Amino acid sequence: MRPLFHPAIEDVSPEAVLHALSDPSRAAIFANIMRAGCVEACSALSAVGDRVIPKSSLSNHFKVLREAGLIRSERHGIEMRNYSRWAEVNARFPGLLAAIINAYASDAGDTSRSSRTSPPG
Amino acid sequence: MRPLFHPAIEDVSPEAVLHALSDPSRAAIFANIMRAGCVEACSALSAVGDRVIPKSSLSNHFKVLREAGLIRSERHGIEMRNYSRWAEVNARFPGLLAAIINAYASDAGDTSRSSRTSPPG
DNA sequence: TCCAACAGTTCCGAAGTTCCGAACTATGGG
DNA sequence: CCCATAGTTCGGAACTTCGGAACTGTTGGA
Repeated sequence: MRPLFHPAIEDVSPEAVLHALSDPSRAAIFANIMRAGCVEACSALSAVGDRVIPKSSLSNHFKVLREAGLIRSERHGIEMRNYSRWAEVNARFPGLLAAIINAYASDAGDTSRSSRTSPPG
Repeated sequence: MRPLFHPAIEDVSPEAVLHALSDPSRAAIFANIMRAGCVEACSALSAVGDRVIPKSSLSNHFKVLREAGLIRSERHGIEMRNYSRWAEVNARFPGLLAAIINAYASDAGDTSRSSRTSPPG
């Protein structure tokens, strides 16, 4: 398999980054990679939580993250290792990734939305 | 026309915000509203710059921004005024909007991408 | 009241994107 | 070579986006 395409950091665009992270599954996968430093694609299946993602979709999610410049993928033997490009992206767009990951984290821990299923106890 | 739908701030989700701003036209419109404090929809036609946007698309862009919780639209006589909900959104997702607007601004002023048309002088 | 001009919205078909199961390719072990 | 594992590509259904034409709502003039 020929080497996967990774954009140079100066070709990483804000729209691609925002588009990639505007999908909660992809944001969760990316947050996981950031936390762990590195993650194998198949182990990310469980990482997204409740929702089971078919591997074709997962492959596509990794591709979108990779082509947005958010992760670097390396084949190691039989499996793919995915590393976050946090430092590079953060140097290019200071504070962007942290703010996004934070926004998702605070949203997940939020119980005050009006669409809640049951009223407060 | 009945009042337009605006989500409560606690119902504003990171994915909707990122999706709304992952379109460069919408990001430009929003950046404009932030700068000016308030903008009329039709005057935003020129605001996006080079590209002329048909009014049906423009109307849709404003709708996406409004339903993502980024702007508040009010009808004043014949025209619509659009205000940024920056303070509210910033309280909910600290630093997010500033980082995004900054990212687009630094990207626009960037001359180092490899897809440039001419080499450095 | 009727009409024209203007500001935005809605409708709807064409074009593009996303989703995911099935088939495929690449790597490693026996 | 054959099988198992890890991931990619294909292709069709479902969804989204774009934009022109027609529409609604508001103002001002006669």
